[in-house]
Amino acid sequence: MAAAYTGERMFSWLDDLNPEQRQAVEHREGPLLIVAGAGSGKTRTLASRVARLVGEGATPERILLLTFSRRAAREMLQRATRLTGDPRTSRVAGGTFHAVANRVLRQHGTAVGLDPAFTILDATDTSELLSVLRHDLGLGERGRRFPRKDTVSSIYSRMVNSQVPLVPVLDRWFPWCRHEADDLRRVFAAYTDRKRQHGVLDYDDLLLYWRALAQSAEVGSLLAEQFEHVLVDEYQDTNAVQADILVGLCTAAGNICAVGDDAQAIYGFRAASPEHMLAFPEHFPGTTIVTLDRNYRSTTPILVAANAIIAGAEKGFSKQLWSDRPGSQRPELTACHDETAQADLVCDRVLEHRERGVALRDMAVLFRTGHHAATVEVELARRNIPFVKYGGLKFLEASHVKDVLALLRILDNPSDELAWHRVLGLLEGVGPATIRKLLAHFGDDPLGRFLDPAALPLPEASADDAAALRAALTDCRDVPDDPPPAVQVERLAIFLGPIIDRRYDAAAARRTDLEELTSLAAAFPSRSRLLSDLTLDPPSSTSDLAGSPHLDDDYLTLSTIHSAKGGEWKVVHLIHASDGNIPSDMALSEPAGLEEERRLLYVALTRARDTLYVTYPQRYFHRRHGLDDAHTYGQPSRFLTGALGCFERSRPSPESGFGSSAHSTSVVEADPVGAFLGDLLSG
DNA sequence: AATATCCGTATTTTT
DNA sequence: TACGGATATT
Repeated sequence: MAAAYTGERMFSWLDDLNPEQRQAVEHREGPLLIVAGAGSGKTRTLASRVARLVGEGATPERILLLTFSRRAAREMLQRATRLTGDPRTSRVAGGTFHAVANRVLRQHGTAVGLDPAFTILDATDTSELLSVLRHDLGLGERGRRFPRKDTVSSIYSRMVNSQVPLVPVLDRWFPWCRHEADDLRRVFAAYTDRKRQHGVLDYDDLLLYWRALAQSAEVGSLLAEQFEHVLVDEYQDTNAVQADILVGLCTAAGNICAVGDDAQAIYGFRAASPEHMLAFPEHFPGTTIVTLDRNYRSTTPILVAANAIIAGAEKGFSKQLWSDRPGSQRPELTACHDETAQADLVCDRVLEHRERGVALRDMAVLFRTGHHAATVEVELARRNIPFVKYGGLKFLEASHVKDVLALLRILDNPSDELAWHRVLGLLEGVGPATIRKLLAHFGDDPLGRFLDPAALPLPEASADDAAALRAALTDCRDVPDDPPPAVQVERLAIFLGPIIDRRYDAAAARRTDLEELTSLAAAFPSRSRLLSDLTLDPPSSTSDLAGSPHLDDDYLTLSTIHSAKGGEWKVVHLIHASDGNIPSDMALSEPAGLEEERRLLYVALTRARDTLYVTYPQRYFHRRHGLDDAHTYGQPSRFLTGALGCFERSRPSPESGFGSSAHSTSVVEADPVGAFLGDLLSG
């Protein structure tokens, strides 16, 4: 085995590459930008490039591969390892910007005044902390309508990641909060202070500190030298801070290689912008650009439709995808009677393809938002069709799961006041005022003070709970080493059991979740790894949660379009392709939002290899369980109406699906003209 | 001071 | 509709 990567295999990374891909793999000196259209063999090209670097003697540890998700990094490195046949290839440093930042900061954080034992706040924690601060500062009282916590959090993140000052951020994206600029500034200042005091970082801080490190005089050059080669995937979805980090990291060597497709930029809401990709040649002088526009994935009719959709966009790097896969079928656009009929139709088609020999694994149902899948999920379950849903999953945001994580965080970083806040609030008879007293009492040694029962300012009612908590925390600590993470979770779950029963509904389901969390924890070597990995790379699908035994089984994929990025399936069903969903009504406040929705549709369509079905319900019912059937009419996405010629139009037979007969009694026609047009367009 | 209740409103995508 | 947040009650 060890000798396998000599001789002929040496060049295997050039096998099966077209001339442009080959150029990208072999390019040597200076920055390289690969403009890679959908399905153009981007992953193969990047993996081959890594393989070539390792094969030619580069030290794997000194190659940095930044990807959009951990899964993408893993797949790419597996592929590269297969190409080199050299197991050392898997030692390439890979992961998301945030995950790499976490690693770098644990190692070098002290150079920018950071305690390397920091814990990481997820989006919910961040909002929570902002909410506490807002209250502390006495805002939002006396009927004042100060922006709510999630809005405050969005404003902050937008400001940081786009590097635009507060006032212009408010003007452009949050005009209704404009007059609150001064108080927002106070909240943000307090927020920054508080985080620093308690050794916690939010997602944005990870990037900010990494950038500070990359730009610092002492450590910066050290970091730049650490990585001989830097490869970045999905460059169109980078934000300004990430672009800065790369500039800091790559000045000296210039060995940066970025891959992206500006037509697939869909993370504007996270302050990512394809602008950074367009500006790449200016950031990195001497850039060579290679364009991959040959599509290996889809049939020509599918590409024609996708190209027609994206043709309306203002372009950066122009490219027209082409394929030599002819294909006789145009994608099919179907107006369904309502959501139920749509779910029925999707299931019918899935079963039909399966009977013709297409595995469920080779099919996917895509949608704009998580809840769009609900009706389909019900119907799939009813027909016993196994599926896994990606995106829109909120396992870690469920309050009982957050309770466990807060307990772990206390053990990991006892000065994490936010975690204490949550945990203490669980105790019977303890509310905001008692918590404040306790935190004041804690001083420099919160855990020590809490574990010492004497002199704790606790009310009588909390005595039992407090004792149980003390026991649970003690159980999780041992000399010389703490018990394994799974054991800790198990013990904490015992403490939480009665509290869950008392405080939350659906207690049984929640207890099951904790069991899943326990088996999930078994995969981690330490508590701190469990915590940071879970926050930086949360389970992205129902199957990522432990306890799902069907990994070998055949199952259908359900996914948000965002989570489907990079994926491909033989048969793709895009559902809810109606105006208001794609584009989402909420994206319409500014023109850039609309364009992003167009690209979102483009991403969805280009996931399909052989067969593409697009559906939308014509009627949306307002109250699913109401006595009347008040509804509004859906029209096809405005992006589709300009490209109808690229689609086969069909309408399912009226008998299929429920509610298709005319039993409407008290119909509310919110948009009669639209309904009229909708009927014309679908007839 | 903690908890129960009521009212109004926003409502997506994810590291 | 579900959730966040303020007010009323114990």
